[in-house]
Amino acid sequence: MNSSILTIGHLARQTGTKVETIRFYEKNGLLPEPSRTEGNYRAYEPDHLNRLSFIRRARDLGFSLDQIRALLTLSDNRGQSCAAVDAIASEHRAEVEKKITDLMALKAELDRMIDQCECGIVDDCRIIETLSPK
Amino acid sequence: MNSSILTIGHLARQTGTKVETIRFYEKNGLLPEPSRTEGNYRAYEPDHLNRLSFIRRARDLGFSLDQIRALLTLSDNRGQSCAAVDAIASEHRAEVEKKITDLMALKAELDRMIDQCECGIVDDCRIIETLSPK
DNA sequence: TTATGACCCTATAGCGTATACAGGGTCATG
DNA sequence: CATGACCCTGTATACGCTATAGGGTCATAA
Repeated sequence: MNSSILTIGHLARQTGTKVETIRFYEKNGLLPEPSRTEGNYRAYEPDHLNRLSFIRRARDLGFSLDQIRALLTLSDNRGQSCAAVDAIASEHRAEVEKKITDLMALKAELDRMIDQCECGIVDDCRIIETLSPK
Repeated sequence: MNSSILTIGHLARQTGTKVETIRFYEKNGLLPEPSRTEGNYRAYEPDHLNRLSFIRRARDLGFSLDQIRALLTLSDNRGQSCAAVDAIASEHRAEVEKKITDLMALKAELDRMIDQCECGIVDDCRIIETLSPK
């Protein structure tokens, strides 16, 4: 057997991914189906490892699987303009910015609510009161 | 028929909730099962409306359904200490704070990545390069 | 009176991103 | 040749809904 051939477990350990997640990526078209050994084990090649590393990095940066699929396709066509790549990344950044803004507004509301609580009995609780209809 | 009896559609309109969501809350033990009319329609009383409003407010503040279930139970025992209420709210606030911190770190990384992009061809793209394994 | 259309019912499947488990097969090591 | 680590497929679960199919009920208008 070729020494550069990897089992799914190797791929998992080398990328910090669970085995089930790798199979999930395959089923969802992010990772190409590898060839199989005689015993029907998946036999990965270095390219698979690179691709999975790419996916994991992009996931760590919060890209969706759809976005990653698009990024992978783009990175496979290395002569094309990278404007499309920039568009995906910028769109994602805008989503992240929006989430931050929303969560900061939320936190401000929670702060207001919690700071009012004097921790007596529920009947006087400002938190419950804030949540209850007028 | 009692004029204070409400159909599921009334409840939906008055709380800005979809009908399916109300049935979902019932199935998941957040909203008690109402009695039924002869035609098997759900017949809600004002208490249901109050409870649903509470749930929606709490959802708007990002509480999980589990947390809301707990908050509802606490608010039904109005003589008890509200320390438990405070604990749930504080725990949630801490989660929100962590999310904000994480997202801000993420945004900083995205900023770095995107700012490097000179939008030439993919082969030179710093975004793809950042994502690719060394 | 009947026909229309708005509303309601149940049951089931789907979204996204995995994770877990059951029930089995394969492989290297002692 | 037995053990245990690893692999396989298929299915179920998590969260918080949303959507759809296929039907029943009810109020209003002609």
